[in-house]
Amino acid sequence: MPRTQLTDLQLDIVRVLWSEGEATVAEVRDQLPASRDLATTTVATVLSRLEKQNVVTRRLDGRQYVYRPTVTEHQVRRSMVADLVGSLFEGDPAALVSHLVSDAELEDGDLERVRALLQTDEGGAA
Amino acid sequence: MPRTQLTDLQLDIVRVLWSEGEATVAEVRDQLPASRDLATTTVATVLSRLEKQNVVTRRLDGRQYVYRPTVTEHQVRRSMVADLVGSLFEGDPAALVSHLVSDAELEDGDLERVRALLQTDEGGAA
DNA sequence: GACATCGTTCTACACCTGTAGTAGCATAAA
DNA sequence: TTTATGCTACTACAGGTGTAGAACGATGTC
Repeated sequence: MPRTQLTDLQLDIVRVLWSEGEATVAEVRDQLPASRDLATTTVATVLSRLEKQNVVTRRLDGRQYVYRPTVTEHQVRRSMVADLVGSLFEGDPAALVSHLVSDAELEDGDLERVRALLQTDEGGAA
Repeated sequence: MPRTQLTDLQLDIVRVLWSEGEATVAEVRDQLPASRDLATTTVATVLSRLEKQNVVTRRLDGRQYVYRPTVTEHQVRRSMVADLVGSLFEGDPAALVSHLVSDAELEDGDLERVRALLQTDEGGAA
């Protein structure tokens, strides 16, 4: 199985793939956040490393590779959140929520939204 | 200001300092989770790096150093959670809660606890 | 056909982390 | 006083990441 702990740069790159479905090195480079002014080779390097780690696959199209993610944003979120919960909240996700709520990380509007969420979910999570 | 993004090992080490208030290298090593069977020098190395990064301070006591954390668990949680929210949930903490709720990361019991939390917090977060 | 381009792979390098051995100094023990 | 111990600092090394230049092959252009 692929690594699903991604760094910020890796995330930015894979995010492009998520939104495009698939993309070449040049396309990825062009669609990275403007704040990332990276050389094409840099993007290529990161992409091949990600391929080695099975985070993305690639297929040859003419003379260039087209990259495609092998993990969904969902999976990455799940795994990274789980990891954080594991290392910071003794594996207790409710403790994370508690932290968010009692720490003013959530503003009033957010609280409303969360309440609504819980309402919708009243029947119990899947 | 100190780094507040800590790795797992760094967390385990600082956690000892949190629970002890302060501790020597040997004490830290002895109180690490049993799964971490590290050489004293390893712990010493990590601690000096953490000192360089202002995560801990130390004072000389006789011929040994006593280390003390300069950040609270609270601060670390805050900063690390904020970071995760920033990189995975576009900075929206409610999106993280939504993820937790709709993703069965929270079990029924957890949901109850979260609801209770929100109840308590009815008046609006600090 | 010669030259500029594009795209890929290789190589490189700095920096961080995990991990620990070795050396050196100070102190306690014999 | 010689020796063993304890503790620190230095050095080292592998593996990951961010970053990119150089080399090389294919292709498009005059």
